[in-house]
Amino acid sequence: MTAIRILLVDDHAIVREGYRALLAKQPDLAVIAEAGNTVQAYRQFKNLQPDLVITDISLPGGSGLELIARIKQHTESAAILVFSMHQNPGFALRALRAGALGYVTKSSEPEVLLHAIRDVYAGRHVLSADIAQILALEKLGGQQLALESLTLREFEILRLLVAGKSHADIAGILNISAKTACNCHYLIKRKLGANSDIELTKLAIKLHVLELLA
Amino acid sequence: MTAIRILLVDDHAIVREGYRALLAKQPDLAVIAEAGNTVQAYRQFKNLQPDLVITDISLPGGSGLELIARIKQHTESAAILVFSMHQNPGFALRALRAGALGYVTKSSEPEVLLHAIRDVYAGRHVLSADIAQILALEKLGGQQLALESLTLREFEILRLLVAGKSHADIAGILNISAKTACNCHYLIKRKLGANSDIELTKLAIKLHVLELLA
DNA sequence: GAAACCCCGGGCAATATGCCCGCGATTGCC
DNA sequence: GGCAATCGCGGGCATATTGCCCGGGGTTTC
Repeated sequence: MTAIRILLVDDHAIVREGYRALLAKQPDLAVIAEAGNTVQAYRQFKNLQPDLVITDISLPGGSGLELIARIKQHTESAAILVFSMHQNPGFALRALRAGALGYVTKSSEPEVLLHAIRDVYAGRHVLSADIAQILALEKLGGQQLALESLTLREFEILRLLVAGKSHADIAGILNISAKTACNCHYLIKRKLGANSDIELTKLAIKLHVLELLA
Repeated sequence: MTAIRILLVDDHAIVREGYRALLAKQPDLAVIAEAGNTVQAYRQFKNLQPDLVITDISLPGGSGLELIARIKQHTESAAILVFSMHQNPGFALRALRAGALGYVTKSSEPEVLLHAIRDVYAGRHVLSADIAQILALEKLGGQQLALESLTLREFEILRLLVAGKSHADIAGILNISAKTACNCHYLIKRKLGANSDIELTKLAIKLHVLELLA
């Protein structure tokens, strides 16, 4: 049996070092190349046609998601495993949607990674347990849809809220009672699944309701 | 000459693997122990009295900052090098203030890390170039000052808050009462001049306490 | 005209908050 | 040593805010 030929992509040298050390112990796995950014990575992929690509999400020179898409576009059958430190399920979803077969967080044990490599090579989907759990908890359909479930008024109030206005301010601006603004605030949080104003704010930013500049 | 005896602290097994692989090539450096959380780390430190500790900031079982403080309290002369993925200069500042001698980001080249290890062992301060630059720029920008008025504990709680934790969650994580977390929350808002959690969250993002994905 | 939405706000109990206090442990400074 | 300052911790308490449900009046749509 020939070893699985692997291309490593990660911008942290220390992490690549870790991969090499770990994978060197596996006779059926062979690291044939490494890359620290997307440009290098894509070039290596085209030249070497590895059996499997392990990549991080955050990479200099463009996101890992883009890299995945480009690779899949070039070789539809490419096996890609994402190994990221992000526990954010949004990344996982997007990575899988972009064409990755697996997504494993860096806090996973080495054995999990090794399993994932072999699973992905065999064409099976892999999702680390922590992410799976978070995803499962997140409502079906995701938040983008939730935003659309807001009524116009609610959306308006959300904007004012995240702009820093108090209920009283909003009451004044919209000529309604502060209690209405408060109720609306509550409904918005419920619809978006935010447990606190902090979560609400982060959501608002992620959903591009609020642009943070300056 | 005897080798520098090093204690590695990082919650990612793959990163520890990387360290070991990298440091094994250096005859003057010897990894004598590893830890994946603060409790383990502190115990190892007490038992082994290593010459140098390399640690991450985000660790399960309490922050790396606390670990640094505890270690310094136990052994004033301990040499501690922080090797973190956070480019946030707030972390660097706080780590140095807590007693670390060096702060290097994980995106640094291995040689930088090796140099840092030897510098810190020799009692010299080390700050990676990228952090130094950001720090310098922020000094000019102001505002960062308010953040610095936060105590270590407050900063820690702020991080947890903006990560979406409730007072009860924080109480559990830090082993304090929810009321204390609540009081701290209040003090943080007052110190930073935030009138609401929404403003607090936006501030946290602007001050790079909280990183939002793009 | 009925059903299904909005938007508006009252009501009320449960919680959280703002704010102040004091305790014990450090730390620093004379 | 001793005194002041600071920090982390949390109790107390009045007040404000919240979660949650309600109903009414106004539309649109079938």
